[in-house]
Amino acid sequence: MREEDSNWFARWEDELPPPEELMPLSQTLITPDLAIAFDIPSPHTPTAAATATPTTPNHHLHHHQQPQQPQPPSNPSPSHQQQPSSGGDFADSGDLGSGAAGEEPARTLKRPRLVWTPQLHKRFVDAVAHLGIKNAVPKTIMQLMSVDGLTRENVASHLQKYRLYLKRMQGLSAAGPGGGGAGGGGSDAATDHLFASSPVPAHFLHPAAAAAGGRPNSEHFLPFVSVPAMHHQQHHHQMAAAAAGAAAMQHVQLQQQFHRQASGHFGSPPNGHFEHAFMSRQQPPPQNQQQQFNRMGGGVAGYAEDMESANASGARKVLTLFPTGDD
DNA sequence: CGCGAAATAT
DNA sequence: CATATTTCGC
Repeated sequence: MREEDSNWFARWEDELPPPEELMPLSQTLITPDLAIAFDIPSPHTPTAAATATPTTPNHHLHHHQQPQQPQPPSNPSPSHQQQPSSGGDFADSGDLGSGAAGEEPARTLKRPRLVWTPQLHKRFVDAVAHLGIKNAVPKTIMQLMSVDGLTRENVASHLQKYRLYLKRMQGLSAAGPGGGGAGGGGSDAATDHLFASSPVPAHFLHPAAAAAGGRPNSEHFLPFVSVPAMHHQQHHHQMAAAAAGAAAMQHVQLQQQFHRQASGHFGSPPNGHFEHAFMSRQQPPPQNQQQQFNRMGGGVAGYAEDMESANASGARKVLTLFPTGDD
């Protein structure tokens, strides 16, 4: 309990190389095995042809996530991620507004709902932090994140929410949250849970401080996390199967973010409250979580991200598993 | 053309 | 109902 704590933050923003320097931020996404486990069409995952094999999740592929070429900003070509049903898939959530069945996804495929998982948001926050509020514009953030499939729209939208969240928090942050969110407890409204999962750099609440420096923030990025930024496809039930398989292998605590999408699909409580059935309890928090996760990555090295929130928050949520705030 | 916020869809 | 997507305005 020394100033060390605040110091790390101070130096954090102190040794900030120009944004140009930290441009090469690349995080591919989804570890191959994981992707396969979830039947997620990985950017480079071959057609696997594994239409539906939840019972035998044989993942022997050692495909390393190669530096996926960040698609040019002006390249609206969804080259991956939203692969149409991989064969025997029911498109239960396919057309809701169009009203056309059996449409050919040709090229203009509607991008499925992007699921902003805490980790993905973490990256977002990091990118913004490194860029600085001033440079934190959708385009730059998007480029910095280098998340395949992520488009400016996505970032812009999220950025918007994020700003609102920051603003909201400023008004309520009198006692230094220190931990940023989790530790503070109570800084999370219903809409804030996602943001609460990610430590908010002090500068965000202190535009003046950042402005005083006049230089963008940047940092030697913390260890990244390979997080499957999976989109909402028609994998609903598949997801469950895949999850089960994954869990069978090693407790994969993939926060799939089963958001309210269930509203009209799975169990959709009329109240508005929901309860994720299967996965919600599938994760007893052992200390080996990370190890297991690491193993998952296989070839990928260096995973440690929840660690931050975990110890920073003090000792509340073990993992950044989304809202556990159910009864 | 890009960012910012609002409106709409899911 | 919340969240993400899309649209509108600057």
